[in-house]
Amino acid sequence: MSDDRRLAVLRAIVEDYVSSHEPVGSKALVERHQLGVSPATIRNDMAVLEDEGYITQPHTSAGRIPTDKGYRLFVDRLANVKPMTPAEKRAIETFLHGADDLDDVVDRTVRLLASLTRQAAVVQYPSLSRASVRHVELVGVGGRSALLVLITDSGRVEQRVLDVRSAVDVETLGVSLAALRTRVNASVAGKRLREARDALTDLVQQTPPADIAIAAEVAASLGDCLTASLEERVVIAGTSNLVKSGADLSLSLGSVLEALEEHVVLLRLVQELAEEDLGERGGLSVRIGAENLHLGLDGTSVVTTGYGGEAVLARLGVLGPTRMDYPTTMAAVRAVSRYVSRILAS
Amino acid sequence: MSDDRRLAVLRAIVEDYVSSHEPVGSKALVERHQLGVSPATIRNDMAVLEDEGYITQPHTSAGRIPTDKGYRLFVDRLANVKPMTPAEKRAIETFLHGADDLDDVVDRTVRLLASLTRQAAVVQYPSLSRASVRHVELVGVGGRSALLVLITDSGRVEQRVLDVRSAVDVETLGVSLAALRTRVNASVAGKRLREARDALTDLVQQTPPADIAIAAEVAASLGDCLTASLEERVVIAGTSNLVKSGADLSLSLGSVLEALEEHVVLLRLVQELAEEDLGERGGLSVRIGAENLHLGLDGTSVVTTGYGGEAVLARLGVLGPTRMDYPTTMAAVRAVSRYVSRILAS
DNA sequence: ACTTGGCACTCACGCGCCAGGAGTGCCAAC
DNA sequence: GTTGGCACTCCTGGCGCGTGAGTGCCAAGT
Repeated sequence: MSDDRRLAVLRAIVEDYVSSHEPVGSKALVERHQLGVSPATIRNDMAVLEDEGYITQPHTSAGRIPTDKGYRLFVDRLANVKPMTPAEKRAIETFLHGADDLDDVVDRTVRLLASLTRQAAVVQYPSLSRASVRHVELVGVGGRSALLVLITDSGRVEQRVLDVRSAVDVETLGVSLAALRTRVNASVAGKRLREARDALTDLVQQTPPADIAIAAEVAASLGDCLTASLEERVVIAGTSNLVKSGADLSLSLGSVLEALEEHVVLLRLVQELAEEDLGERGGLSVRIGAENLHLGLDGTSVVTTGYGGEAVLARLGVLGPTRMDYPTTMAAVRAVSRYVSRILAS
Repeated sequence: MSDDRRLAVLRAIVEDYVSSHEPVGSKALVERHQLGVSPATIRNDMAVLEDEGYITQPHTSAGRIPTDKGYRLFVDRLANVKPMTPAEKRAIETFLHGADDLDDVVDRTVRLLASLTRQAAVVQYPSLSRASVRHVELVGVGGRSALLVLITDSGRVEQRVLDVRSAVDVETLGVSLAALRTRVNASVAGKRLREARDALTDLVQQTPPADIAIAAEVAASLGDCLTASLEERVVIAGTSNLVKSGADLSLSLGSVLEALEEHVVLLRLVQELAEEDLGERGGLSVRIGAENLHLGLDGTSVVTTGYGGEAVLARLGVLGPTRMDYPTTMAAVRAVSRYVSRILAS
């Protein structure tokens, strides 16, 4: 029995099921694909495939549908990522063109991904664990409070308003802040966020006693900012695509939406995918169905890849029903990732 | 024929239908409510109510369900907003307690509203059309670019990175920026955002020729920030509640989710509600079913109110199926609005 | 003038039934 | 190892029917 043909059968089943959303039978298979054998032969192959757990039938005397394991094999060995058409490439460029802000880039990207794949899209904000401090600005506001602004070299800005009423005299506030700003910048600028946080404690200890109160205040807030910047963020779009994408998923649609709203869950998911992304398959990593341990996310597949250039800043991807069109989805994710990386590099 | 009783019947129908999600008949009505008359009498009243368009029957020989018009009458004349229980009040306080950032407050608020009402929640960011400029910060970064930060008195911060390579010499950059910062602040600080934007043109014209290039650059970016700050933003949560809330809505669930993702649509909706909010009904305004002109949002009702103190800063509210529990929903919206206003005032 | 009980009528709904058909598994033959 | 044939399973859709909830109307009562 030819092993190759069995794989071809599996591929055909996946393709047909993805496009029709209906269990596919042996007869339909030989009609739609050039397999060169009769339905009976296919039936034998299908029986083996079912034994091995790659396909299953919803009920006796129905066609077969792929299992998670079947999709996995398909993705790993059978799928060739479809290249984007020139029209699609142009669409990506025009959609992403003209974004100025980092927020704007992320926002456009997630929308683009959603509309390209007609699924739910996820974009993680550029991770700052590798980012460093570009500048810290400190300025008095209205005499009683001060504004602290942290800018990272990835373009992200974090700010805090701090109350300095009790910490320092109003008259000397401006002077103290200016001095402190210079010293803070000297201490943390250029450093990685984590290192910068550590450097803060030294800074306070070396501050003259007159300014120690306000220095402590500032250091606390800045530490806060640094920690907040290290925290990951995600944005999503295209949730409405999920309801259209099929009734089978809509059974658990509620829990899927719940999971998507719980950004913490999403972040963990994305990070897990980052860890298992070993660079094969062009940097794309795919989670299929029950491979997502999170409850409510079985029944969905997630396709992500890193973006942001050789030093991967963060991840983006899409989430949809397990019976998604993997080749097309993977192509879209990869293409968008590349364009976004190019934009961020400039 | 007693007019009062007909209204009582309508109220009973709305209440029963909201709690059971099933058409309600005359017999069930007299059993569950003390109306003091026989089912036959109720039937007469129901016939009249149907003639007048307040209720309808899905098909002959089924019970009645309220129409949009019926809900409208209910909300306007029959609903008494239920007070929150002490437990709920406590829940609100603990949930909102400890929020520092403005973002954090908004985020917590929208989640709170969603979980309290078990519907989709919408919170508009504090509108800045009434806000004024607190401070503008301008600082060179890395010699070739500068950071512009705008802080408003409502606590919102907007920033831009601008390229100043061509505009000024590297040596004089710091000096130019410092001077410019002082002049910009003198010109716009304390002004309303709109006025500040107008003041910018004068500023550039009065700039010494040596710095005019960079001044123009800064003015452009600042104008940008001011415009962006005037732009409204909304956040949503609890979309997963919509799918649970009933199959009748789930027919159009896709278009509802679409509308919710399109923040522009949401903003227009919220602003319309703001305009028709004349302060009666305790500041609550309600849009029922087809009163929402936007396609895909018929079948849903929106309950909003202003928040932020006597000078209303923005709106918040919830969106759900027309057959929502209006008294409870309205109470929750009002209660949350009050707590948030109190927090923002501090 | 309103209310009430009675009564006939209307449909949606659930159930059982049945034929049709798609698809399978198995077997014997090639 | 492949193929045609054949019996079997079981989902699907259509039909008919009884049931029950609910209505509208009418005539009688207050």
